Amino acid sequence: MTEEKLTQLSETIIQFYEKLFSWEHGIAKNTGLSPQQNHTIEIVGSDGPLRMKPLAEKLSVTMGTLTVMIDRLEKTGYVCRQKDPEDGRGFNIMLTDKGEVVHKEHHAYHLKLAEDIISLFDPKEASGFLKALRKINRTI
Amino acid sequence: MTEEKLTQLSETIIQFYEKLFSWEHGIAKNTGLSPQQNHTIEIVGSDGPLRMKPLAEKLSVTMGTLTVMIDRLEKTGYVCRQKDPEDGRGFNIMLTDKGEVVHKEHHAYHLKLAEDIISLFDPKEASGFLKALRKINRTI
DNA sequence: GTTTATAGTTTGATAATCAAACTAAATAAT
DNA sequence: ATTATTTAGTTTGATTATCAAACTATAAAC
Repeated sequence: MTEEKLTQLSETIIQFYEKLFSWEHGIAKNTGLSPQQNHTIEIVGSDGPLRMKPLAEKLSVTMGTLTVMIDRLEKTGYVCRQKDPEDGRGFNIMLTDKGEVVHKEHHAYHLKLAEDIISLFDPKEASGFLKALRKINRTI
Repeated sequence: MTEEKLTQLSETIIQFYEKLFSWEHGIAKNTGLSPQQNHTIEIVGSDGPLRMKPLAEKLSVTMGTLTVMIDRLEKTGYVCRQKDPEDGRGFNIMLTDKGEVVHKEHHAYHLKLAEDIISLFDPKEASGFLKALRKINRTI
């Protein structure tokens, strides 16, 4: 593939990322939670109960930062720390019922977005796109 | 398309976004600039000279926040404010030579990423994916 | 010419972030 | 088995990011 095509793909990916970025911030604005708080709830909700360390990595923040984020989300009732019986040092972060509600709402927005996207394609194209994106996710 | 497929697409898009998010933060870590500062340089570099207001919108921050961000980037020499001769109130934000260097480096990383992605597909698949992503960008 | 709208800044307060020092539990070494 | 080391998370102290609201200066409308 030519250098020109490569540049085009790069620009297109950047643009897609920018659009999702703006979209996420727009959604967050209606929730009363910060984008990072929404992001945290999204990850905990999708990936299930999670330890502090991998959660910090996914959010690209330090453990110290995450501690105060989780403190706040716990105080406001969206997540809870559940002591790990196997390992007295750590615990799992999980959503409370209140957190689940927020997550489900957010998820509904994502489904709507996926619906808007899928409506642009015929079934075969849609399957091809999904397959391609999955392949990309496995390697990057 | 079935509800199940829709969910799969949604999850795949989220995962793609998460991976790009982590990737961007990883890249930023090596630059000495914050992710938002990198993001700003990226946007100014890609979209050319830009007024404060549209730049603030793209970054999803208020004008007040952007003022201090640009103050700092100007003080450290990555961008400059260029007075608009047409309109005495506003000005364009543009990259300095130093800012261009950072942008070009960042761009090289993006090209490398695009290369890694394109190598997963044969030319026809690659074109199909690029076309699909462009179509999505036009509508979301 | 006076009012109104637009572009950006400043201010005051709160929240986010990091690095480094710290606590407590688990694992390894001897 | 006791001690040393690693691992998981927290705290502290300082800096940066962020917002809403008040403010300044220019442009446009009337």
